[in-house]
Amino acid sequence: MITLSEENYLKAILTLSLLSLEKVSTNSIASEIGTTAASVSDMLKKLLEKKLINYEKYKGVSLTNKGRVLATTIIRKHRLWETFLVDCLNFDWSEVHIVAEQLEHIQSEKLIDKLDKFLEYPEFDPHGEPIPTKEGIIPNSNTVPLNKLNTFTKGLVMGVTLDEKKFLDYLTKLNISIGTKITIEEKIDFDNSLNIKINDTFHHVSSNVAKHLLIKIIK
Amino acid sequence: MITLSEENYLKAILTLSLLSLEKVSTNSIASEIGTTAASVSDMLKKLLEKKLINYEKYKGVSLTNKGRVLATTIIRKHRLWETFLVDCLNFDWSEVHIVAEQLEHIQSEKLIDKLDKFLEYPEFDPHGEPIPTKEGIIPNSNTVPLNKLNTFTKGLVMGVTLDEKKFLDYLTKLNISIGTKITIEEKIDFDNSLNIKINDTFHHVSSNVAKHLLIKIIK
DNA sequence: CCACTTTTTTAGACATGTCTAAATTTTAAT
DNA sequence: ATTAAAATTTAGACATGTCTAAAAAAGTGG
Repeated sequence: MITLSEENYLKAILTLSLLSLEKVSTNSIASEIGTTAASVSDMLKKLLEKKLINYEKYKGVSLTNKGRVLATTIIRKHRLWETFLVDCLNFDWSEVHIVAEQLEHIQSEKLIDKLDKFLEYPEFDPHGEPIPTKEGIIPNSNTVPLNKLNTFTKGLVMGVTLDEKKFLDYLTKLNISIGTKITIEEKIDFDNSLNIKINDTFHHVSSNVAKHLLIKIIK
Repeated sequence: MITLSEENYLKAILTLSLLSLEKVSTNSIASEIGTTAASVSDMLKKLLEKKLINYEKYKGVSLTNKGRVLATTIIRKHRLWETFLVDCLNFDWSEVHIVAEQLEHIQSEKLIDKLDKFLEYPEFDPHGEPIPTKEGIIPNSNTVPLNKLNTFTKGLVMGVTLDEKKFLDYLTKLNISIGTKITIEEKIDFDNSLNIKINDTFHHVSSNVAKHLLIKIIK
């Protein structure tokens, strides 16, 4: 049996693994979860024991296949629940994350299968992130973070990679949601910030905002 | 903040309180929860500390108003989730209990309000039990356990007071569900078992089955 | 009312997951 | 290559919730 804490660690390791090809460091897990490196070290021993991660002291962590499937399932549950909360219960997209963080730990494969069916097998969650399949595959959405685009490129916002209320509320204020058309007007070399055009209005956004917006390029 | 364990204890104490007017005993809580009397003693100290129960050593337990409202809210959540599982996700009534036992601990008042609205403010759960109000009131359903009825009385099954798969599967086998019409044909004094008529078919049921069937008497 | 049984509580132990502080290993710089 | 800094692990502690075994209190029958 897997505990709630172990699930949170697996999810954090998967999230960090998807950001780079490097092995995941103890410190990065600690800051992702909001705990100390010492606690992470302790937990890594337990996850190794259960064969959910590959781990050598001081050498970083990666998920085993078993761990990866489990972690992907948690992401799948999280995104299906977020879809339910927004589509059925009329939650705002900025407030579903904390509730879904609880719901993702409910243990019942049948429940998730039936929820998936009830929602008519959605492909994307309310933040535009792809919903992993039952088999543990995360569909590739062919998108690029806004900060990687060249000047005068146009694109549609397909998703966000940060699920934080403050961030999502800021996007709402800028009139950015899934499907919004954005044009890069200018890239500021100094701090990698951007001038962008949304519905004929110009906005200036930091590189930190830009890197969490997933864009599909259009002509 | 209230823990998952504390919630389970409060729910158990409320359930036992509703069965009689006596104060609830340590042993009865232990067998309701499936733990030892020692563990219950330990937990009672914590619940007393948090002012959720009235408790004197060796003298039994009752809920404070704060504890009662909290416990009722857990029952409310449990029954709303069961309704969702059966009505929306097409779960069988005999399999929802274990999933609802997990879902009832999700902490979000907004979630329950919105779920209640989505389900169109149901009054009864799939087992016929009344759904407590947001204010912590458990509506009285004016029903009597089958074993309290006299011979030749007729009634409709309005609910069950045991949420166990084996029991519910047995009812299904006997063709008993919410709304089923039952006539008492004979009461066996020896073991308090009953001969009953369902759809012109006669069945013999034990007193243990009869006491968990809630009946509304009809002419 | 006194022994005997049952119930309840306490004492002490253990597992989980967390922490701080100290020790160890790795890394990066000169 | 040495050393200073950064990252990581270990040691020891604590809180929660559980357990068994033993002690204490309450209930009960003669």
